Parts: sequence; structure tokens; C-alpha cells
Amino acid sequence: MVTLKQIAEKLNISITTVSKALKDYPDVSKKTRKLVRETASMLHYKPNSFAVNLRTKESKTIGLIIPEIVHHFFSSVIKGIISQAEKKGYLVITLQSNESYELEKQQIELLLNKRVDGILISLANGTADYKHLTEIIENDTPLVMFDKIAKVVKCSKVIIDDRKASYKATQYLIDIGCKRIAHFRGPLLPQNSIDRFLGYKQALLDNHIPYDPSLVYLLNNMSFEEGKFYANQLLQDHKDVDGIFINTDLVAIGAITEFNKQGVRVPEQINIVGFSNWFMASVISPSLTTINQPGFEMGKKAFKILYKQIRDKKEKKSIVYRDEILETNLVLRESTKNQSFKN
Amino acid sequence: MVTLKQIAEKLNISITTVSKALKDYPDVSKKTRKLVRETASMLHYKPNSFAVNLRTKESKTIGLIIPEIVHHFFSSVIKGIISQAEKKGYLVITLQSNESYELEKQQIELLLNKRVDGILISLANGTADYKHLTEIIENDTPLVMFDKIAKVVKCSKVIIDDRKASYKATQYLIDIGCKRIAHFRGPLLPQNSIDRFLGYKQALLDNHIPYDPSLVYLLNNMSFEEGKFYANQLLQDHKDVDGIFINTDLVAIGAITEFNKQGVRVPEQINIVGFSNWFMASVISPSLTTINQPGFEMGKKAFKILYKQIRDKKEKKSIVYRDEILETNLVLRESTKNQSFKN
DNA sequence: AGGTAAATCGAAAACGTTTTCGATTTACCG
DNA sequence: CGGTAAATCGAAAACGTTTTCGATTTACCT
Repeated sequence: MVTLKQIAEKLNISITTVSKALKDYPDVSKKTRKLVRETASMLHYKPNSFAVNLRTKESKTIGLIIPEIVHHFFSSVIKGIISQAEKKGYLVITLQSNESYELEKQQIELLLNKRVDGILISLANGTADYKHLTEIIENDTPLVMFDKIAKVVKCSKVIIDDRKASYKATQYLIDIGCKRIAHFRGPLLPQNSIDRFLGYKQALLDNHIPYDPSLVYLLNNMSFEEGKFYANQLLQDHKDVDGIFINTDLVAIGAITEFNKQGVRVPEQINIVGFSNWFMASVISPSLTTINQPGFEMGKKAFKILYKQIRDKKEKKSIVYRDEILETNLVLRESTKNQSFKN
Repeated sequence: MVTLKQIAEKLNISITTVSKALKDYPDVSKKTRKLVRETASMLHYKPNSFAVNLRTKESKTIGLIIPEIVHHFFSSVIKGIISQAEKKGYLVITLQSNESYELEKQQIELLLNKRVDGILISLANGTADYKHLTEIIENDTPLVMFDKIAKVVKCSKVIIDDRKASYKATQYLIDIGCKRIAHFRGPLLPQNSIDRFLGYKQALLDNHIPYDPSLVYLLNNMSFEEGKFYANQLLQDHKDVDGIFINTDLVAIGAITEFNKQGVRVPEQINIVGFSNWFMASVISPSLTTINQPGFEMGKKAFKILYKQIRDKKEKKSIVYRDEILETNLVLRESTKNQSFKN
């Protein structure tokens, strides 16, 4: 491996001058600059990033922790982050918490030890304690949370307005004439499923439809199987339901599958709206009306904010926390009897 | 940030001893070892990884390049790699080539400059020139290719036997009585689509079914839309086709969608076998018979081999290249009229 | 006490870069 | 030619760790 020293010796000049020449310092003559440049590229010189890191105290690397990689939404986010990071010369180390608080904690430790320049995180469902997150901030490492966030932690966040989105979804079901609208909600903890539930409830109230808790089903792992199970359950509990707002597309697809199997016609008998707009939603039959959740954009935005914070920190500016709320929209498909849709 | 020096000063001993105590060197007394340990954890000492990297010339980090992150198979592979790497104390930097040769090249350069300890790569479809890959090897950086590989490059590889798998798929179509079997194949370049085509052809020949080139459709981007398009095309070209072996599930699902739309009944009129066993395949209606491609295992295996090479390199053992071939199996579902299946 | 072996410690170099600050050289002008 | 300013260079410290190798201390035995 060729070093500055070797170039310096070859040219009979000092290491300092070589370094400066390669970094366009003003106090090196055009002639030597050119000379250094040429021999450097001749010898295929590559700066030793380990040494650079040590000296500059930054690694141009950020850490990313997500609950689950094999997941359409999250992999879109990852793609957004990586693409944006690459533009700014940053690399990203990805870790998966597997929805486990313990793992999440360990991984933060790992990243902090690696001294990444910043951390992006979407929380595990089980995370209720935030000490590991405040530790990041105390460590003076820039932090941005996205999608599954903890409101109480003082840092920048990129989210969608879950409440507004689910309000919109529920309102649409009402608009097309549904009177008894059920909701398959997610676990109690993550903010998302809380907000989505609240949006659903608010829409009912605003339209003078009585809120009936027995129409709300609480799912735990949001799986295809759970979708099937609770679809069946719903049929037994409530014969009169004519619409369901379902927290996640995967669950919705499970439900549709079950309804198909049992001969319940969607959307004629039951209208269904999902959430996330996975690719799958457009491909299932009947295709699924759903809320589009912009994963790629969220990833890009999250990195951009993190990048700004990294820069600000370097320039010793005070950092201001930002909450970025991304727009969602309702994608109309076959699982609802679509009439004129008023936004 | 607390350093060895600070611990040393606090204890009035040398940096050397502190370092040794923390790394369990035999030449430090139990007493001082304990003392050092305690004050280190009291001060929350974390070794500066930049300095460690510089000194040890390794970063415990590997690079990963894949064509596309938002992709069920590849995200499974990533998950396998990351989970296995974590067990061995390695972090992984992920990059996406976007199926572009140029990007792939740049990204290899990036990783080499970062001095990652090893590189895992699945090639872009367009990659036909392998100089950037041999550069990795000349750089003495361990390299393992997986899934989309270049046979000619001298390094370890983890793949499935595409030819055998597609032979199996085609044979099954024959076994259930198909006489005119079409094939939707992938682009000309990547080894996978070549091998899958060859397996298809071989199965026909072995069963004395004439090979008809007009039954083979060459797709370019393997999309849902292409699946629909060529399904329609096939209906126009060949009324008598009773089975199709389709390179990728996504395309197969496009085809099924088109057949559903046109009232062509699957599997009664046309049997369909896909490839990859995306989650989607189990959820579409009719669900898709397909070849299961073990992404997670492939990721794990790829990392394991890379890890061994990294270790061997460190111990200055000579490295031997390995070709690992993972088993695939045919998953029977509704898109074929399933009778007894003989393996 | 003297001697030897074992146990314990520390000085110093090395990894390769960046950057400060002083030294030297060159250019220029009166 | 003397002097000053500008241009150009380099010595050296610093980043924080690991590891070699020699020095010192302790323990033990005769």
C-alpha cells in the first residue's frame, strides 16, 4: 500500500507538502502540485481511511437500525437512505432489531462504539424505554428517528400523519356509504397504531357514527395469518359490518383471502381499505384500496436531516430539531366500491 | 471521550499496562488488572475504533453490493448476511448497484477505499466486464459472489443450481401432463437466466418433447407489466400451450393476473410454475407453484465463507475458493393441477 | 545472602494522516 | 542593493491504540 511518505521520498519533498498538494492547499506551487498529483495517480495512491478517520474524528459512515429488513416499506426506506447518503459521500451500516428492544439497545451500543457520524432509527414495537436513545444524544451523535418514533425523545423525526391518513381512509369508507365500519389495529405500543386507531375513531365521531369498541380488533404481529383469523372472527361476531379499515396491507390481504375463501364478496358485501401500499396490494384480487406510505421519500428526507445535523455539529452551530411530516394519499382500487371520491 | 491515557494517569501506571490489562495479557497482575477494569468501566471507557483500525489494519466491516434492495429475495439475502455478520462481530455496509455496471464499479472503488475487510457481491444484469472484480482480488481483499455471479472470476461463490431447479420445474409440468410448455426467460446476460433456460430445454429433450424456440419469450426487465404483456402475447401466438415455466414470480404473477382478466383458467387451461417463492406467491389467487430460492440461507452461507477467508488471510493461510450450491425445492400450490409429485 | 527464574511493568515505535506555525526562499520595489 | 511582502516549504505534534522488547521487581531456593 502506497503512502504519503513514499510519494514524498520519491519526489524528495516533505510529507506535509504532498498532503497539501493533494488537498489543494493554497501554499503549494502549481509545479509541485502537478508533480505530486501525477506520481500519486501513477502509484495508485489511496488515502488510508483509517488514518483519516483517526485524524479527522469522522468516518463518513452512518448507522441505520430498522425492525425488519424483509419488508416492502422498510426496504424502500433503506433504499432512499442509501441513495441519498451515497450522493453526499456517506456509507451506511444497516442493522436489524428484529422488533426486539434488547437487540436494539445492543446495536446502538455497537454503532456508538464504531463511532458512526450519525444514527437513523425506526423503533422496535416493544421499545418503551428510551434510555438507549437519550444515550445517543448525550454522546453528541446526531440522531433522526423515522416512522416508528418516540414522541418524547428530543430529536428530529420524519413521519407521516398517521392520524390524518387513517381519518382519510375511514372518511372514504363513510363516503361510499358504509355504516358499520370495523378496524383491525396494531399492538398497543407503537405510536403508529395508536394514531391510526385515533384517526379511525375521530372520523366516526365527526360523522355521527357511534363508536363501537367491539368493532376494533387488536392484532399482535400483523401477519397474513392474523388477517385471515380476524376476518373469520369478524364474520362470526358481526354480520352487519360493511367496511373495514385495516392497519397494514399484509393483514388486509389475509382478510381478503379469507373472505374470498368463504364466499364473502369484496367490495359488494364488505369494503376494505389497507395501509402502506405494498406492491402486493396492486396485485391481489381484488386489488386493495390503501393508504400510500412514501418509504423512499421518507428515507431520503431522514438522511437529509441527519446530514444537516452532522454538518451543523461540525461547524459548531446549535442544532435545531425538526419534525418532518410526509404526505400520504389514498389509492383507490377494487376492494372498495369506488364512487366519486372527495378529498 | 476517555482514553487509555486518562485511565493510566488516574492510576499512575503506563498506557501499556492499561491496554494489556483490558486485553487480558498474561503479563499483568491480577490486582492491577482488576483495578484497570474497574476504573475503565467507571469512566465508561470505549476503545477508539479509529485508532484500533489504524493499528490493526482491519475495520471489522464488510461491504455488500446488490442490484436492488426492494426485492423480496435480495432483502432476504441481506438479512441473512447481516444476522450472520453480527454474530461474528462484523458490521455490513450495503450499497445498491441499481443493475448498473458503472455504479457497481464506483461502489467497489468506494469500498476498497474504505478498506473494508471483505466484499460480498451479486452482479448487476449489465455487468459483462470483470476488471473491477479482479481488482478486488488483486487488492487482496476477500471476495465472495452470490446468486448473480461471473463463473470466470476466481473467487468463492454461493449459488443455487438454476439449471437443476428449472429442470425440476419443467419436469413437473411434464409429469402432470403438459404437452406444450412455454418459457418466459430473463435477459441474455446473467448466468441465472441462461441456466434456467437450459434446464427447461434439457427437461423437454429428456422427455422427447420437441424444443420449439417460438415458445420461449425473452423479457428484459422482469416486471409485473412484462408478465401481463407476454401472457397476452402468448395467448395470441399459441392457443395450444398448456404450461408455462416463468423465470420469476413477479412475472408469473403478472401473467396470472392477465389470464384471470381474460378468463383463461389457471390451472385448468394453463399450468404455471414460477421461480423464487416470493411471499407474494402464496397470497395471489390462484397461489403460485414455484421454486423456492433460499435467500436467507444464501446470505448466511455467503458471509460464513467470506468470514473464513478473512480469517485465513489474517493467519496467512492460503485461501481456497469454494463453490457452494444451495438446494432448492418445488413448492406446490394452486397454479398447477397437482397430482402425485415425484421428486 | 546470593543467585536464578518468574512475574510484572513501561518506553517507545508504529500505524498514516492533517494541520499549525515557523523557516526559508522568491519576487518585487524603491 | 537593501528591504519587505508574498510565496513556498517542512518539522513536528497530534489522533489513540497495539505490541515488542528490555528493565525492574518479586518470589523462591540453596
